[in-house]
Amino acid sequence: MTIRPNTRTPFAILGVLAMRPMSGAEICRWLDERIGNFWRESPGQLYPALTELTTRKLVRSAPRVPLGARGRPATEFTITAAGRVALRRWLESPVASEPRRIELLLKLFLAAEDPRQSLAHLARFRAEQLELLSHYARIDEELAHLAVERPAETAKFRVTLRYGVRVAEALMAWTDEAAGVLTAGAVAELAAPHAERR
Amino acid sequence: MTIRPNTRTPFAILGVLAMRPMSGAEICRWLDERIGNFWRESPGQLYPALTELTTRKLVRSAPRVPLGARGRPATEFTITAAGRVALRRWLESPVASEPRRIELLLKLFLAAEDPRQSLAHLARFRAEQLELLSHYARIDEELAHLAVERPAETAKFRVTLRYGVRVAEALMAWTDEAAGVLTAGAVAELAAPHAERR
DNA sequence: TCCCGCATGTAATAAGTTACATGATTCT
DNA sequence: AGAATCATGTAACTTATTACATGCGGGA
Repeated sequence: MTIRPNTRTPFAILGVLAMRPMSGAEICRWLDERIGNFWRESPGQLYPALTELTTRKLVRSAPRVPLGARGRPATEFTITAAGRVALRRWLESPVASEPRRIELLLKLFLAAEDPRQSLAHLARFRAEQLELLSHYARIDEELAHLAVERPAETAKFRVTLRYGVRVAEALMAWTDEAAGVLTAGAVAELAAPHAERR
Repeated sequence: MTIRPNTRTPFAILGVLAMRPMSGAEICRWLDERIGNFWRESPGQLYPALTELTTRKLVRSAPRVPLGARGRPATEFTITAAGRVALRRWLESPVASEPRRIELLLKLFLAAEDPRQSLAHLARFRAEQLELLSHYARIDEELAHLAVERPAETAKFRVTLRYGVRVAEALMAWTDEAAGVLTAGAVAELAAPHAERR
């Protein structure tokens, strides 16, 4: 079931369908709403992947009954036994380390001689992290409610949420540190202009 | 100088050439060796971008003199005044927030019912972060030497390095926390099998 | 002369997003 | 019947990597 060597879309789909059968649009929404913080699929990937999975018999499709309230009737996709096997194998396989390309660092590095710009970038970035943290806090509150009735499901949400929180907190701390270093450089520059660019 | 709407390759090139003229291969090596932790370019992007930049007169090219020791003679690219303007404008523009797709979290989330796999993923991930940290520590030592003669250049390296350190440390801490949560779930599962999936 | 080694360039492939086109049902 | 609504499908484009092809100087 190596569809294309490295795309993870089909496995994300299998993973969602392993919980319950869904239509394509439902998978899309489910990802967005539940784990949109770290995984999404666009329709342009999702639907071709679904037909591919169907021809490979890793899922099977059937018109949804009963029909929804309005609109075109949905086709519901259900994971097959073979699909579960493929999913399990993928889940076992080691996580590919993702290449890191961090535009913020590139800009800071290249603009280091002009601290004003760098500080502006840092301020924007810090605000983003702060926003993320409050977003995570809202999710965490919802999780507190869920925890009462479904503790196991809550745990896995919380684990992924904590990842985001830890990273955002670390980045905020880094932002402050970086701003300090860059302004210190600027102060040194004022005291002895161009001294280090001789 | 909007080459393609969103590619940052030409600007990375301009940024490197703003320091000193280089050949394509030198740019590639410079990125790899100096800031490979957060930015790289592949030849398949680099060379087309260089010709594009040349036709737009943001850089100019000339055969390198004197020739290198062996091999095909290099063409040296030099940033133009227009190139510096374009670079400055890009450096000012806000950093695009990058989409987050974190395979590790997807796997943990989907495999949460099977903590053995999740713990294995976490262990591997932790080892990677540890490896990264020791890599960063080595770079930091080199920076300590550089700091004596070129403090300003050292500062910008250190800022980017600290980003990596902070994130890696946060992720290691998260890893331990996550392992705890997932094993706790496994223990609960042992005590009351399937209780929460009713 | 020929081939070694490096610089440069390019074709094939991958993975993904955006925006639009198409279908099929219910509501007015 | 036609409009509204939602699901599905697809074409065009973007960004990037990999692996190979080509060019060109010096040394064996």
